[in-house]
Amino acid sequence: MLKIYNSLSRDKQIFTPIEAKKVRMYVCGMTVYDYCHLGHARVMVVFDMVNRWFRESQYQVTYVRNITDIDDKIIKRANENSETIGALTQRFIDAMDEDFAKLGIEPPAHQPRATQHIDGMITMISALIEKGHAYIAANGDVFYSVRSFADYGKLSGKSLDDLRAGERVDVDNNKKDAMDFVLWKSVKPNEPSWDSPFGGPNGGKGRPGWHIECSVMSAHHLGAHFDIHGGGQDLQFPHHENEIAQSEAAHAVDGKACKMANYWMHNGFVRVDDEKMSKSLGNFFTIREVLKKYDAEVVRFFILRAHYRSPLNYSDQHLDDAKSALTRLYTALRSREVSTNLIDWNQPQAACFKAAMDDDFNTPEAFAVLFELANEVNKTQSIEAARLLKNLGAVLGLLQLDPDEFLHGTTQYLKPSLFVNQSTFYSPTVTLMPLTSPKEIEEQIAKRLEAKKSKNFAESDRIRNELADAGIILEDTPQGTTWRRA
RNA sequence: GGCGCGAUAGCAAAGCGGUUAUGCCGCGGCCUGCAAAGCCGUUUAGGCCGGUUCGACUCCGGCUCGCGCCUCCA
Repeated sequence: MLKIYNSLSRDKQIFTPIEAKKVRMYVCGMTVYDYCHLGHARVMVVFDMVNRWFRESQYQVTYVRNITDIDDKIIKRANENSETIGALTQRFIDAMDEDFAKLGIEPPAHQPRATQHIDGMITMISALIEKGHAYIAANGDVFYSVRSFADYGKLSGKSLDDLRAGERVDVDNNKKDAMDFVLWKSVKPNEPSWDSPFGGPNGGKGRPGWHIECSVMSAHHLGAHFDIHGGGQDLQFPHHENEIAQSEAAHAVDGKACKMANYWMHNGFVRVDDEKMSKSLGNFFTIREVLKKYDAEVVRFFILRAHYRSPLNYSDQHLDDAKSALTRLYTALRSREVSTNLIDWNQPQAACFKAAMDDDFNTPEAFAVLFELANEVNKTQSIEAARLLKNLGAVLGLLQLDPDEFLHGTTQYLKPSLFVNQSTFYSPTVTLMPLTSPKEIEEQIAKRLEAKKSKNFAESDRIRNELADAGIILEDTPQGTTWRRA
Protein backbone atom coordinates (compact mmCIF):
# COMPACT_ATOMS: atom_id res chain seq x y z
CA MET A 1 0.00 0.00 0.00
CA LEU A 2 1.69 3.13 -1.25
CA LYS A 3 1.27 6.33 0.71
CA ILE A 4 1.95 9.79 -0.64
CA TYR A 5 2.11 13.11 1.14
CA ASN A 6 -0.39 15.28 -0.67
CA SER A 7 0.28 19.02 -0.60
CA LEU A 8 -3.38 19.56 -1.35
CA SER A 9 -4.60 18.00 1.89
CA ARG A 10 -1.35 18.32 3.79
CA ASP A 11 -1.25 14.75 4.94
CA LYS A 12 -0.13 11.34 3.85
CA GLN A 13 -2.74 9.47 1.89
CA ILE A 14 -3.01 6.01 0.45
CA PHE A 15 -2.43 6.35 -3.25
CA THR A 16 -5.55 5.49 -5.21
CA PRO A 17 -5.15 5.79 -8.96
CA ILE A 18 -7.94 7.09 -11.15
CA GLU A 19 -7.57 4.02 -13.31
CA ALA A 20 -6.42 0.75 -11.78
CA LYS A 21 -2.66 0.18 -11.98
CA LYS A 22 -2.11 3.31 -14.00
CA VAL A 23 -0.42 6.52 -12.96
CA ARG A 24 -0.68 9.72 -14.88
CA MET A 25 1.95 12.16 -13.65
CA TYR A 26 2.90 15.65 -14.72
CA VAL A 27 5.98 17.47 -13.47
CA CYS A 28 6.96 21.05 -14.23
CA GLY A 29 10.20 20.98 -16.11
CA MET A 30 12.77 23.50 -17.15
CA THR A 31 12.70 26.95 -18.62
CA VAL A 32 15.58 26.56 -21.02
CA TYR A 33 17.68 29.72 -21.03
CA ASP A 34 20.67 28.50 -19.01
CA TYR A 35 22.35 25.40 -17.64
CA CYS A 36 20.53 23.40 -14.99
CA HIS A 37 21.73 23.71 -11.44
CA LEU A 38 21.57 21.30 -8.54
CA GLY A 39 18.13 22.52 -7.53
CA HIS A 40 16.84 21.43 -10.92
CA ALA A 41 18.74 18.18 -10.61
CA ARG A 42 16.87 17.43 -7.42
CA VAL A 43 13.39 17.73 -8.93
CA MET A 44 14.38 15.57 -11.84
CA VAL A 45 16.10 12.89 -9.78
CA VAL A 46 13.29 12.84 -7.24
CA PHE A 47 10.53 12.37 -9.78
CA ASP A 48 12.64 9.92 -11.71
CA MET A 49 12.78 7.90 -8.50
CA VAL A 50 9.01 8.24 -8.10
CA ASN A 51 8.50 7.13 -11.69
CA ARG A 52 10.76 4.11 -11.18
CA TRP A 53 9.09 3.11 -7.93
CA PHE A 54 5.64 3.20 -9.45
CA ARG A 55 6.83 1.03 -12.31
CA GLU A 56 8.53 -1.35 -9.90
CA SER A 57 5.18 -1.50 -8.11
CA GLN A 58 3.50 -2.72 -11.28
CA TYR A 59 1.94 0.56 -12.31
CA GLN A 60 1.88 1.68 -15.88
CA VAL A 61 3.16 5.24 -15.66
CA THR A 62 2.57 8.03 -18.12
CA TYR A 63 5.10 10.62 -17.09
CA VAL A 64 4.95 14.06 -18.68
CA ARG A 65 7.53 16.75 -18.10
CA ASN A 66 7.28 19.98 -20.01
CA ILE A 67 9.84 22.35 -21.45
CA THR A 68 9.18 26.07 -21.31
CA ASP A 69 10.77 27.40 -24.45
CA ILE A 70 9.17 30.82 -24.62
CA ASP A 71 9.26 33.38 -21.80
CA ASP A 72 10.69 36.74 -20.76
CA LYS A 73 14.00 35.35 -19.63
CA ILE A 74 14.52 33.38 -22.81
CA ILE A 75 13.79 36.42 -24.96
CA LYS A 76 16.10 38.57 -22.86
CA ARG A 77 18.93 36.04 -22.95
CA ALA A 78 18.61 35.49 -26.68
CA ASN A 79 18.84 39.22 -27.24
CA GLU A 80 21.87 39.50 -24.99
CA ASN A 81 23.57 36.70 -26.90
CA SER A 82 22.46 37.96 -30.33
CA GLU A 83 21.16 34.45 -30.80
CA THR A 84 17.79 33.32 -32.09
CA ILE A 85 15.37 32.03 -29.52
CA GLY A 86 15.25 28.69 -31.30
CA ALA A 87 19.02 28.32 -31.23
CA LEU A 88 19.26 29.31 -27.58
CA THR A 89 16.54 26.97 -26.38
CA GLN A 90 17.81 24.05 -28.44
CA ARG A 91 21.31 24.58 -27.07
CA PHE A 92 20.09 24.39 -23.50
CA ILE A 93 17.72 21.54 -24.16
CA ASP A 94 20.68 19.56 -25.49
CA ALA A 95 22.74 20.49 -22.44
CA MET A 96 19.86 19.53 -20.18
CA ASP A 97 19.43 16.14 -21.85
CA GLU A 98 23.13 15.52 -21.45
CA ASP A 99 23.12 16.48 -17.76
CA PHE A 100 20.02 14.45 -16.97
CA ALA A 101 21.30 11.38 -18.78
CA LYS A 102 24.46 11.47 -16.69
CA LEU A 103 22.38 11.60 -13.53
CA GLY A 104 20.55 8.48 -14.61
CA ILE A 105 17.25 10.28 -15.18
CA GLU A 106 15.08 8.36 -17.58
CA PRO A 107 13.35 10.44 -20.25
CA PRO A 108 9.65 10.98 -19.54
CA ALA A 109 7.05 9.51 -21.85
CA HIS A 110 6.25 12.96 -23.19
CA GLN A 111 8.29 16.13 -23.13
CA PRO A 112 6.03 18.77 -24.66
CA ARG A 113 7.31 22.24 -25.46
CA ALA A 114 5.23 25.32 -24.85
CA THR A 115 5.65 26.60 -28.38
CA GLN A 116 4.10 23.41 -29.74
CA HIS A 117 0.89 24.03 -27.81
CA ILE A 118 0.03 27.66 -28.54
CA ASP A 119 -3.23 26.65 -30.21
CA GLY A 120 -4.31 24.70 -27.15
CA MET A 121 -3.49 27.67 -24.96
CA ILE A 122 -5.55 30.00 -27.10
CA THR A 123 -8.43 27.55 -26.89
CA MET A 124 -8.22 27.35 -23.12
CA ILE A 125 -7.89 31.10 -22.70
CA SER A 126 -10.94 31.58 -24.93
CA ALA A 127 -12.88 29.14 -22.79
CA LEU A 128 -11.87 31.04 -19.67
CA ILE A 129 -12.97 34.34 -21.18
CA GLU A 130 -16.24 32.79 -22.22
CA LYS A 131 -16.90 31.40 -18.76
CA GLY A 132 -16.15 34.73 -17.16
CA HIS A 133 -12.86 33.75 -15.55
CA ALA A 134 -10.70 35.92 -17.76
CA TYR A 135 -10.85 39.35 -19.34
CA ILE A 136 -9.04 41.27 -22.05
CA ALA A 137 -7.42 44.45 -20.75
CA ALA A 138 -7.16 47.69 -22.67
CA ASN A 139 -3.55 46.98 -23.70
CA GLY A 140 -4.48 43.61 -25.19
CA ASP A 141 -3.20 41.46 -22.32
CA VAL A 142 -5.54 38.76 -21.13
CA PHE A 143 -5.79 38.25 -17.38
CA TYR A 144 -7.25 35.56 -15.20
CA SER A 145 -9.63 36.96 -12.65
CA VAL A 146 -8.66 35.23 -9.42
CA ARG A 147 -11.79 36.40 -7.63
CA SER A 148 -13.84 34.44 -10.12
CA PHE A 149 -12.49 31.14 -8.85
CA ALA A 150 -13.86 30.35 -5.42
CA ASP A 151 -11.20 27.77 -4.60
CA TYR A 152 -8.27 30.05 -5.31
CA GLY A 153 -5.65 29.39 -2.63
CA LYS A 154 -6.68 25.84 -1.80
CA LEU A 155 -3.31 24.35 -2.68
CA SER A 156 -1.04 26.91 -1.07
CA GLY A 157 -3.34 27.66 1.85
CA LYS A 158 -3.32 31.31 0.97
CA SER A 159 -6.18 33.69 1.24
CA LEU A 160 -6.52 36.37 -1.42
CA ASP A 161 -7.20 38.97 1.23
CA ASP A 162 -3.97 38.21 3.05
CA LEU A 163 -1.67 38.27 0.06
CA ARG A 164 0.46 41.30 -0.33
CA ALA A 165 0.43 41.95 -4.01
CA GLY A 166 2.38 44.98 -5.02
CA GLU A 167 4.48 45.08 -1.89
CA ARG A 168 7.59 44.09 -3.76
CA VAL A 169 6.58 44.53 -7.37
CA ASP A 170 4.50 47.27 -8.92
CA VAL A 171 1.01 46.18 -9.80
CA ASP A 172 0.14 46.31 -13.47
CA ASN A 173 -2.65 48.87 -13.68
CA ASN A 174 -4.34 46.93 -16.48
CA LYS A 175 -5.38 44.37 -13.88
CA LYS A 176 -8.74 44.49 -12.16
CA ASP A 177 -7.35 42.81 -9.08
CA ALA A 178 -3.73 43.01 -8.03
CA MET A 179 -3.51 39.21 -7.83
CA ASP A 180 -4.86 38.60 -11.32
CA PHE A 181 -2.25 36.93 -13.47
CA VAL A 182 -1.54 37.10 -17.16
CA LEU A 183 -2.73 34.43 -19.60
CA TRP A 184 -1.76 36.17 -22.81
CA LYS A 185 0.79 38.93 -23.23
CA SER A 186 0.16 41.36 -26.02
CA VAL A 187 3.16 41.60 -28.33
CA LYS A 188 5.96 44.11 -27.67
CA PRO A 189 8.57 45.34 -30.16
CA ASN A 190 11.25 42.78 -31.04
CA GLU A 191 9.39 39.92 -29.43
CA PRO A 192 8.07 36.80 -31.06
CA SER A 193 4.31 36.56 -31.26
CA TRP A 194 1.45 34.38 -32.36
CA ASP A 195 -1.94 35.36 -33.70
CA SER A 196 -4.90 35.13 -31.40
CA PRO A 197 -8.55 36.17 -31.43
CA PHE A 198 -8.17 38.32 -28.31
CA GLY A 199 -8.03 41.64 -30.14
CA GLY A 200 -6.68 44.80 -28.54
CA PRO A 201 -4.29 47.41 -29.92
CA ASN A 202 -2.02 44.76 -31.47
CA GLY A 203 -4.78 42.80 -33.10
CA GLY A 204 -4.47 39.88 -30.75
CA LYS A 205 -0.82 39.23 -31.52
CA GLY A 206 1.05 38.07 -28.47
CA ARG A 207 2.44 35.13 -26.54
CA PRO A 208 1.21 32.97 -23.67
CA GLY A 209 1.83 33.58 -20.00
CA TRP A 210 3.75 30.96 -18.08
CA HIS A 211 0.99 29.32 -16.07
CA ILE A 212 -1.32 28.49 -18.96
CA GLU A 213 1.32 26.26 -20.55
CA CYS A 214 1.17 23.58 -17.91
CA SER A 215 -2.60 23.57 -17.76
CA VAL A 216 -2.75 22.96 -21.49
CA MET A 217 0.11 20.49 -21.83
CA SER A 218 -0.99 18.36 -18.90
CA ALA A 219 -4.54 18.16 -20.24
CA HIS A 220 -3.27 17.38 -23.72
CA HIS A 221 -1.32 14.33 -22.60
CA LEU A 222 -3.09 13.24 -19.44
CA GLY A 223 -6.58 14.63 -19.63
CA ALA A 224 -8.36 17.20 -17.50
CA HIS A 225 -8.19 14.97 -14.45
CA PHE A 226 -5.01 13.06 -13.67
CA ASP A 227 -3.26 11.47 -10.72
CA ILE A 228 -0.13 13.34 -9.73
CA HIS A 229 1.25 16.77 -10.33
CA GLY A 230 4.74 17.46 -9.10
CA GLY A 231 7.39 20.12 -8.97
CA GLY A 232 9.64 22.13 -6.72
CA GLN A 233 8.19 23.67 -3.59
CA ASP A 234 8.65 27.14 -4.99
CA LEU A 235 6.11 26.41 -7.69
CA GLN A 236 3.33 25.71 -5.24
CA PHE A 237 2.43 29.35 -5.26
CA PRO A 238 1.62 30.99 -7.52
CA HIS A 239 2.34 28.61 -10.41
CA HIS A 240 0.48 25.51 -9.29
CA GLU A 241 -2.28 27.49 -7.66
CA ASN A 242 -2.79 29.27 -10.96
CA GLU A 243 -2.74 26.02 -12.90
CA ILE A 244 -5.55 24.75 -10.72
CA ALA A 245 -7.52 27.94 -11.18
CA GLN A 246 -7.12 27.75 -14.97
CA SER A 247 -7.66 24.05 -15.48
CA GLU A 248 -10.49 23.52 -13.05
CA ALA A 249 -12.36 26.57 -14.29
CA ALA A 250 -11.77 25.82 -17.96
CA HIS A 251 -12.75 22.17 -17.68
CA ALA A 252 -15.74 22.83 -15.45
CA VAL A 253 -18.95 21.29 -16.65
CA ASP A 254 -22.19 23.07 -15.82
CA GLY A 255 -20.37 25.21 -13.33
CA LYS A 256 -19.00 22.18 -11.55
CA ALA A 257 -15.19 22.30 -11.29
CA CYS A 258 -13.24 19.34 -12.62
CA LYS A 259 -10.46 18.45 -10.19
CA MET A 260 -7.11 18.82 -11.91
CA ALA A 261 -4.80 16.45 -10.02
CA ASN A 262 -5.57 14.15 -7.11
CA TYR A 263 -2.12 14.41 -5.58
CA TRP A 264 0.28 17.31 -5.54
CA MET A 265 3.86 16.50 -4.70
CA HIS A 266 6.50 19.10 -3.93
CA ASN A 267 10.16 18.42 -3.33
CA GLY A 268 12.23 20.48 -0.91
CA PHE A 269 14.89 22.98 -1.89
CA VAL A 270 18.57 22.50 -2.32
CA ARG A 271 20.28 25.01 -0.07
CA VAL A 272 23.67 26.54 0.22
CA ASP A 273 24.61 27.74 3.69
CA ASP A 274 21.00 27.27 4.76
CA GLU A 275 19.69 29.50 2.02
CA LYS A 276 17.70 28.39 -0.98
CA MET A 277 19.88 27.76 -4.01
CA SER A 278 18.57 29.98 -6.76
CA LYS A 279 19.45 31.98 -9.77
CA SER A 280 18.44 35.23 -8.15
CA LEU A 281 20.59 34.70 -5.07
CA GLY A 282 23.46 33.69 -7.31
CA ASN A 283 24.42 30.86 -4.98
CA PHE A 284 23.84 28.09 -7.46
CA PHE A 285 26.07 25.35 -8.76
CA THR A 286 25.35 23.99 -12.19
CA ILE A 287 25.14 20.26 -12.67
CA ARG A 288 28.05 20.26 -15.08
CA GLU A 289 30.17 22.24 -12.67
CA VAL A 290 29.56 19.71 -9.92
CA LEU A 291 30.13 16.77 -12.26
CA LYS A 292 33.69 17.92 -12.83
CA LYS A 293 34.43 17.10 -9.22
CA TYR A 294 32.02 14.30 -8.47
CA ASP A 295 30.76 11.28 -10.31
CA ALA A 296 27.18 11.66 -11.42
CA GLU A 297 26.17 8.68 -9.35
CA VAL A 298 27.54 10.36 -6.23
CA VAL A 299 25.32 13.34 -6.96
CA ARG A 300 22.31 11.10 -7.51
CA PHE A 301 23.09 9.23 -4.30
CA PHE A 302 23.48 12.53 -2.44
CA ILE A 303 20.06 13.70 -3.61
CA LEU A 304 18.24 10.45 -2.89
CA ARG A 305 19.87 10.05 0.48
CA ALA A 306 17.65 12.75 1.95
CA HIS A 307 13.89 12.49 1.97
CA TYR A 308 12.52 14.33 -1.05
CA ARG A 309 10.51 16.79 1.04
CA SER A 310 13.38 17.78 3.34
CA PRO A 311 15.70 20.64 2.64
CA LEU A 312 19.02 19.45 1.28
CA ASN A 313 22.16 21.39 2.03
CA TYR A 314 24.72 21.35 -0.69
CA SER A 315 28.41 21.47 0.15
CA ASP A 316 31.50 19.65 -1.01
CA GLN A 317 31.74 18.18 2.46
CA HIS A 318 28.35 16.55 2.02
CA LEU A 319 29.24 15.31 -1.45
CA ASP A 320 32.43 13.82 -0.03
CA ASP A 321 30.37 12.09 2.60
CA ALA A 322 28.00 10.72 -0.02
CA LYS A 323 30.95 9.54 -2.06
CA SER A 324 32.39 7.61 0.87
CA ALA A 325 29.04 6.00 1.57
CA LEU A 326 28.50 4.99 -2.03
CA THR A 327 32.04 3.67 -2.16
CA ARG A 328 31.17 1.35 0.68
CA LEU A 329 28.31 -0.12 -1.33
CA TYR A 330 30.39 -0.55 -4.45
CA THR A 331 33.23 -2.06 -2.44
CA ALA A 332 30.86 -4.75 -1.22
CA LEU A 333 29.96 -5.56 -4.82
CA ARG A 334 33.56 -5.63 -5.94
CA SER A 335 34.93 -8.87 -7.40
CA ARG A 336 31.54 -10.49 -7.28
CA GLU A 337 29.81 -11.66 -10.37
CA VAL A 338 26.30 -10.44 -9.81
CA SER A 339 23.53 -10.95 -12.26
CA THR A 340 20.43 -8.83 -12.16
CA ASN A 341 17.11 -10.55 -11.80
CA LEU A 342 13.66 -10.05 -10.41
CA ILE A 343 13.34 -9.09 -6.79
CA ASP A 344 11.47 -11.34 -4.40
CA TRP A 345 9.60 -8.73 -2.41
CA ASN A 346 8.76 -11.28 0.27
CA GLN A 347 12.41 -11.58 1.16
CA PRO A 348 12.74 -9.79 4.55
CA GLN A 349 15.23 -7.11 3.50
CA ALA A 350 13.45 -6.48 0.23
CA ALA A 351 10.22 -6.17 2.18
CA CYS A 352 11.85 -3.57 4.44
CA PHE A 353 13.01 -1.65 1.42
CA LYS A 354 9.56 -1.79 -0.08
CA ALA A 355 7.89 -0.67 3.12
CA ALA A 356 10.21 2.34 3.23
CA MET A 357 9.56 3.28 -0.38
CA ASP A 358 5.83 2.78 0.00
CA ASP A 359 5.87 5.23 2.88
CA ASP A 360 5.97 8.42 0.84
CA PHE A 361 9.17 7.38 -0.94
CA ASN A 362 11.31 7.19 2.18
CA THR A 363 14.62 6.73 0.42
CA PRO A 364 16.79 7.36 3.54
CA GLU A 365 15.20 4.36 5.20
CA ALA A 366 15.54 2.34 2.01
CA PHE A 367 19.24 3.18 1.97
CA ALA A 368 19.63 1.72 5.45
CA VAL A 369 18.58 -1.63 3.96
CA LEU A 370 21.23 -1.26 1.27
CA PHE A 371 23.91 -0.79 3.91
CA GLU A 372 22.66 -3.74 5.90
CA LEU A 373 23.00 -5.84 2.77
CA ALA A 374 26.51 -4.53 2.14
CA ASN A 375 27.44 -5.56 5.65
CA GLU A 376 26.01 -9.01 5.08
CA VAL A 377 27.90 -9.37 1.81
CA ASN A 378 31.17 -8.38 3.46
CA LYS A 379 30.56 -10.66 6.39
CA THR A 380 29.23 -13.78 4.72
CA GLN A 381 30.26 -13.38 1.06
CA SER A 382 26.62 -14.10 0.26
CA ILE A 383 25.97 -13.90 -3.46
CA GLU A 384 22.26 -13.70 -2.71
CA ALA A 385 22.77 -10.59 -0.61
CA ALA A 386 25.03 -9.04 -3.24
CA ARG A 387 22.44 -9.70 -5.91
CA LEU A 388 19.68 -8.16 -3.84
CA LEU A 389 21.88 -5.16 -3.11
CA LYS A 390 22.48 -4.57 -6.79
CA ASN A 391 18.85 -5.15 -7.71
CA LEU A 392 17.53 -2.80 -5.05
CA GLY A 393 20.13 -0.30 -6.16
CA ALA A 394 18.73 -0.57 -9.68
CA VAL A 395 15.30 0.40 -8.40
CA LEU A 396 16.83 3.70 -7.30
CA GLY A 397 18.94 4.03 -10.41
CA LEU A 398 22.14 3.26 -8.51
CA LEU A 399 24.88 0.63 -8.29
CA GLN A 400 24.65 -0.46 -11.90
CA LEU A 401 28.21 0.35 -12.91
CA ASP A 402 30.92 -2.22 -12.82
CA PRO A 403 32.31 -1.67 -9.29
CA ASP A 404 35.85 -1.23 -10.56
CA GLU A 405 34.67 1.33 -13.05
CA PHE A 406 33.10 3.34 -10.25
CA LEU A 407 35.99 2.92 -7.85
CA HIS A 408 38.54 3.85 -10.49
CA GLY A 409 36.60 7.03 -11.00
CA THR A 410 36.39 9.51 -13.80
CA THR A 411 36.27 12.81 -12.00
CA GLN A 412 39.21 14.96 -11.15
CA TYR A 413 40.99 14.68 -7.89
CA LEU A 414 40.81 17.22 -5.07
CA LYS A 415 43.92 17.51 -2.97
CA PRO A 416 43.19 16.29 0.55
CA SER A 417 44.69 19.40 2.10
CA LEU A 418 41.90 21.38 0.57
CA PHE A 419 39.41 19.50 2.67
CA VAL A 420 40.68 21.17 5.81
CA ASN A 421 38.75 24.09 7.26
CA GLN A 422 36.04 23.93 4.69
CA SER A 423 32.88 23.98 6.69
CA THR A 424 30.62 24.72 3.79
CA PHE A 425 31.60 24.55 0.16
CA TYR A 426 34.72 25.10 -1.84
CA SER A 427 35.32 28.07 -3.98
CA PRO A 428 34.76 27.16 -7.64
CA THR A 429 38.32 28.32 -8.32
CA VAL A 430 39.76 25.44 -6.34
CA THR A 431 42.51 23.61 -8.17
CA LEU A 432 41.65 20.15 -9.35
CA MET A 433 44.42 17.63 -9.75
CA PRO A 434 44.72 15.85 -13.08
CA LEU A 435 43.99 12.15 -13.16
CA THR A 436 46.80 9.63 -13.24
CA SER A 437 46.10 7.17 -16.02
CA PRO A 438 45.12 3.59 -15.14
CA LYS A 439 48.06 2.33 -17.19
CA GLU A 440 50.49 4.40 -15.15
CA ILE A 441 48.90 3.16 -11.96
CA GLU A 442 49.14 -0.48 -13.02
CA GLU A 443 52.82 0.04 -13.83
CA GLN A 444 53.47 1.47 -10.39
CA ILE A 445 51.58 -1.40 -8.79
CA ALA A 446 53.74 -3.89 -10.70
CA LYS A 447 56.89 -2.13 -9.55
CA ARG A 448 55.64 -2.16 -5.99
CA LEU A 449 54.90 -5.85 -6.21
CA GLU A 450 58.52 -6.47 -7.23
CA ALA A 451 59.73 -4.48 -4.24
CA LYS A 452 57.37 -6.35 -1.96
CA LYS A 453 58.56 -9.69 -3.23
CA SER A 454 62.12 -8.81 -2.35
CA LYS A 455 60.90 -7.52 1.00
CA ASN A 456 61.97 -4.02 0.10
CA PHE A 457 59.18 -2.45 2.08
CA ALA A 458 60.75 0.98 2.09
CA GLU A 459 60.47 1.06 -1.69
CA SER A 460 57.00 -0.48 -1.83
CA ASP A 461 55.76 2.02 0.74
CA ARG A 462 57.37 4.85 -1.19
CA ILE A 463 55.44 3.86 -4.30
CA ARG A 464 52.25 3.53 -2.34
CA ASN A 465 52.69 6.95 -0.77
CA GLU A 466 53.47 8.48 -4.11
CA LEU A 467 50.25 7.10 -5.53
CA ALA A 468 48.39 8.22 -2.44
CA ASP A 469 49.58 11.75 -3.10
CA ALA A 470 48.11 11.43 -6.56
CA GLY A 471 44.81 10.37 -5.04
CA ILE A 472 45.21 6.66 -5.60
CA ILE A 473 44.57 4.27 -2.75
CA LEU A 474 46.02 0.78 -2.97
CA GLU A 475 44.49 -2.26 -1.36
CA ASP A 476 46.30 -5.55 -1.05
CA THR A 477 43.94 -8.49 -1.21
CA PRO A 478 44.53 -12.23 -1.42
CA GLN A 479 43.72 -11.93 -5.13
CA GLY A 480 46.26 -9.18 -5.68
CA THR A 481 46.48 -5.43 -5.38
CA THR A 482 43.48 -3.32 -6.31
CA TRP A 483 43.26 0.44 -6.50
CA ARG A 484 40.65 3.15 -6.27
CA ARG A 485 40.55 6.89 -6.36
CA ALA A 486 40.27 8.81 -3.12
C1' G B 1 1.56 41.50 8.27
C1' G B 2 -0.50 36.50 6.36
C1' C B 3 0.45 31.32 5.49
C1' G B 4 3.60 27.03 5.90
C1' C B 5 7.89 23.96 7.27
C1' G B 6 11.77 22.56 10.46
C1' A B 7 14.97 22.00 15.13
C1' U B 8 17.96 14.36 16.39
C1' A B 9 24.71 12.81 18.39
C1' G B 10 31.36 15.91 15.45
C1' C B 11 28.76 15.93 10.30
C1' A B 12 24.60 13.95 7.42
C1' A B 13 19.91 11.63 8.02
C1' A B 14 15.35 8.13 9.35
C1' G B 15 11.90 5.35 12.14
C1' C B 16 9.59 4.75 16.64
C1' G B 17 5.43 5.99 23.22
C1' G B 18 9.46 1.40 26.28
C1' U B 19 13.87 -2.77 22.47
C1' U B 20 20.97 -1.40 17.61
C1' A B 21 18.23 3.12 12.44
C1' U B 22 21.80 4.02 8.68
C1' G B 23 26.23 6.47 6.46
C1' C B 24 30.74 9.53 7.16
C1' C B 25 34.28 10.94 10.89
C1' G B 26 36.65 9.54 15.87
C1' C B 27 38.46 5.77 19.30
C1' G B 28 39.83 0.36 20.64
C1' G B 29 40.53 -4.57 18.75
C1' C B 30 41.06 -8.39 14.79
C1' C B 31 43.23 -8.84 10.01
C1' U B 32 47.87 -6.83 7.32
C1' G B 33 55.21 -6.74 6.62
C1' C B 34 52.97 -1.85 7.41
C1' A B 35 48.63 0.15 5.33
C1' A B 36 43.89 0.19 2.85
C1' A B 37 39.45 -2.47 2.60
C1' G B 38 36.66 -5.60 5.69
C1' C B 39 34.92 -7.53 10.44
C1' C B 40 33.96 -6.85 15.85
C1' G B 41 33.36 -3.34 19.65
C1' U B 42 32.74 1.72 21.14
C1' U B 43 32.27 7.40 22.47
C1' U B 44 28.96 11.63 20.98
C1' A B 45 21.65 12.53 20.54
C1' G B 46 16.92 14.49 20.32
C1' G B 47 16.51 23.49 20.85
C1' C B 48 14.10 25.37 25.66
C1' C B 49 9.90 25.14 29.36
C1' G B 50 5.64 22.76 30.91
C1' G B 51 1.75 18.79 30.44
C1' U B 52 -0.30 13.72 29.43
C1' U B 53 1.85 8.71 30.71
C1' C B 54 4.16 3.47 34.77
C1' G B 55 7.41 5.34 30.80
C1' A B 56 8.36 10.63 25.59
C1' C B 57 13.22 12.06 21.03
C1' U B 58 8.33 10.11 19.63
C1' C B 59 1.68 12.77 21.84
C1' C B 60 -0.28 17.94 23.62
C1' G B 61 0.63 23.24 24.84
C1' G B 62 3.90 27.43 25.11
C1' C B 63 8.62 29.66 23.97
C1' U B 64 13.15 30.44 21.25
C1' C B 65 15.77 30.01 16.86
C1' G B 66 16.18 28.84 11.60
C1' C B 67 14.04 28.40 6.74
C1' G B 68 10.42 29.02 2.86
C1' C B 69 6.19 31.22 0.15
C1' C B 70 3.25 35.79 -0.38
C1' U B 71 7.56 38.77 -7.52
C1' C B 72 10.41 35.22 -11.71
C1' C B 73 12.15 30.72 -9.53
C1' A B 74 12.77 23.52 -9.47
